[in-house]
Amino acid sequence: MSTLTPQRILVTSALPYINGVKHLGNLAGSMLPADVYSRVMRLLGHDVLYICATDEHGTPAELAAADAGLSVSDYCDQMHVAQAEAGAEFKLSYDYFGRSSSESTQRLTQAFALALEENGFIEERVSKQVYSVTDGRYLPDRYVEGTCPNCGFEAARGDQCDSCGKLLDPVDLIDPYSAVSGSKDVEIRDTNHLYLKQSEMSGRLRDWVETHRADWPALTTSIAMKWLDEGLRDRSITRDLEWGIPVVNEAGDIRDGFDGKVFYVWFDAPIAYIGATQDWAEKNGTDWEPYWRTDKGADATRYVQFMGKDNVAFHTLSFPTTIMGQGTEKAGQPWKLVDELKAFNWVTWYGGKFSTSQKRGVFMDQAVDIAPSDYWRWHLMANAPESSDAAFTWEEFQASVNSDLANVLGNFVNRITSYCVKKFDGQVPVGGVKTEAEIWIEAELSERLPRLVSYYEAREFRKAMAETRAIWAAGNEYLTQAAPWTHYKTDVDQAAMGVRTGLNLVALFGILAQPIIPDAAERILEAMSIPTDRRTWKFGEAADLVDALPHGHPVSAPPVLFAKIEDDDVVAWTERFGGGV
RNA sequence: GGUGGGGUAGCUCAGCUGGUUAGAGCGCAGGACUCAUAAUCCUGAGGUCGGGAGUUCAAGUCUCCCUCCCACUACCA
Repeated sequence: MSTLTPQRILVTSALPYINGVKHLGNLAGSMLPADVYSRVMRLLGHDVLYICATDEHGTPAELAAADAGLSVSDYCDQMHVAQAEAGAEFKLSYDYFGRSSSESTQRLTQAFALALEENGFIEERVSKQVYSVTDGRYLPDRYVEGTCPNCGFEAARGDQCDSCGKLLDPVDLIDPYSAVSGSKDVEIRDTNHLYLKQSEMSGRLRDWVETHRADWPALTTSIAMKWLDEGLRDRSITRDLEWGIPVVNEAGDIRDGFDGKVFYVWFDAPIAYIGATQDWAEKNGTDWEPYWRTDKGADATRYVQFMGKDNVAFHTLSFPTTIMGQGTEKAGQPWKLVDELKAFNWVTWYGGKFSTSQKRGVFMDQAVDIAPSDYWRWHLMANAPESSDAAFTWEEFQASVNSDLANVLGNFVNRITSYCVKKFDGQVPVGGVKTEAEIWIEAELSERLPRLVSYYEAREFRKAMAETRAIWAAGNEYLTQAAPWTHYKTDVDQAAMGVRTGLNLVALFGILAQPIIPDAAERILEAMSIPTDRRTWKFGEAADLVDALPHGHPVSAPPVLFAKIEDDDVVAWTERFGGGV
């Protein structure tokens, strides 16, 4: 059914910020769909490299470290491990989970900046910035607070007033103070920074985005075009911070006047995709160039990015400027641009925002404490925020787990395997003739399996989940039609036909479940004694699929695959996590 | 304020370039079955497609106005 040419595919998901274990919204909008997509592509026979990393620079990291009483470096070490563990608990199949603080990313970032400057895309300028004397640091706009000149709200942030919503400049605030220390000893200072001249890249960016109008989601192109239409402004790519990548000159020394300055986190974070690829290659003794250098094979690589909608501008404009700016007409350092970009909206908490400070929402480490990762993976993918924000509620979570996983899939596996064990000694039985029921299920599979694959290839996750569920449900319907328990009373051979077909469906369902619910899939395939090399998505004719297991092949009935979520659980979780606020 | 995304059955969502009685899952009601995690299968009830106006033989689908939610708005990331 699938006659795809194997392809080299690079998958990245937006880098989770180091500032704490991520909540379900972060997971659902980038890492999880990237993982499911990677798994599907691997099963289809493609050569997939899934790269992710922690994004470790910036002011929040410094502040969080200070809060924790740790050096930034130690804090990042700890949080990187915590995030890696949380990812592992969720069975995220990164080929490499790197760090934006790695040496490779540092080297690349500095080299990219030097090349950009050489090619005329970087310029040094002086700007005004709030400096807190007490804190001994420059403050990003949002870390300056004061009284709103518009409405008089006393805790307005420097970038926007939370009360009246008006956009502000920190210099407009009345009685400004540092949000870090509360100190009023703040002043405006001149500071020099490097600016990325995105404005000069507008034409090329626009042409490039235009070529993807057809294959990128509207959410992606519309955000990119909006920025282009408004006119791209040059963007400062350095900050007055200690923690980050130092700005150097050709000789590798700190650039004149850039003591105490580092690259802006958004300049180096996407470069960490490349740095992490290099680290992966080094660790595995292989080459990174075929993924990133178009002069070394990357033209044949398909690069797919996953991210939340807030990241789209950086991935369609800023980072591409960095990449395009490496190779001008004269000097060519041809780097790979993204081919396909999937952006997600937000998962909301009962329609509102996830909030750490108000303890609203569930974080990855807590989630796996209260329910198996498969449950979350299924629910978040089946309700992926693809066309608009999607509300998470405990009731929906319970409903999709109990109905889809426990009742439709789990019960199917259980009913047919335990019947086989009871009546046919736990062996795939022989005998019987094909009836309308078998013809029907074959037709269902012939229609649904290619459709499922095409949904995955189009990265339409909700539809892929719905199709998967429909295939599982078709198994139950088949059993109703075939009714082997009825035949068993008069014609054991015909009962064997139903059981045999049912068992083959169990194996197929396990194979289909692998990318979404890897743990349960493993248990199913283990119970069915399916060897690893027979678990790929090389679907043949449906007629062969439903009789693929060798006759006499041993199968066992796995213990209950999905324990149901009880109403009491929902009550307890709602209490603990404050749902339904 | 600007820009973009969204407002479709009780709930979560599908509905491509406008075309017969608007779809799915959950939930609900009735029936069937008994192999199974009181599971499964079938049938059914439920919607003036946020509001208004317009274009058209025909609009959930196009245009305009209004309204509500969300995101971004360039120094949070």
